[in-house]
Amino acid sequence: MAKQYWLMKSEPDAYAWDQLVHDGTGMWDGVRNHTAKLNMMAMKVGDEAFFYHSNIGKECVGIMRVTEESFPDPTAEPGSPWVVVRVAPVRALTHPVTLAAIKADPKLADMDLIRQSRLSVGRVTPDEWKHILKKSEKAEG
DNA sequence: GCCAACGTTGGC
DNA sequence: GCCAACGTTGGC
Repeated sequence: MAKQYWLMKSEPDAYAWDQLVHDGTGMWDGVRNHTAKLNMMAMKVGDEAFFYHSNIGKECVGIMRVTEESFPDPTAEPGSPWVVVRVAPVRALTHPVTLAAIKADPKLADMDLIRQSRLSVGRVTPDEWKHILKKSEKAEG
């Protein structure tokens, strides 16, 4: 299957990009939403995801790679349906791409991030992925 | 099975 | 701090 792309949100207060870079790898735990869970279950090793800082920053700050496919969330009650994936940082974006910049771009208006603002793990199409990468190379969104 | 109440998330 | 979106819960 072709590589898939994702966007994963975290409040930097709780878990920030710098922390993931520092750790070298991270378990994406604590997801308690079924749509997000299904997305995580669809992830394959090698898929890439934007790390998005919600609430504080409200911007995509880096790229990470899925290194281990979904398995039961050890922070959840035994028998509950929640899962985690393991991720590793690939690189920081040259410039963060803000939510405002994404909203302002008609090409990105249909993203999960926009249409379902509360979804913490969303799909990104290859076109959207490329487009956001291109934006991240420019100084302003 | 419907729906109102309530809690949480996240942008503004 | 407010509010919209949306998920969950509980009464009926």
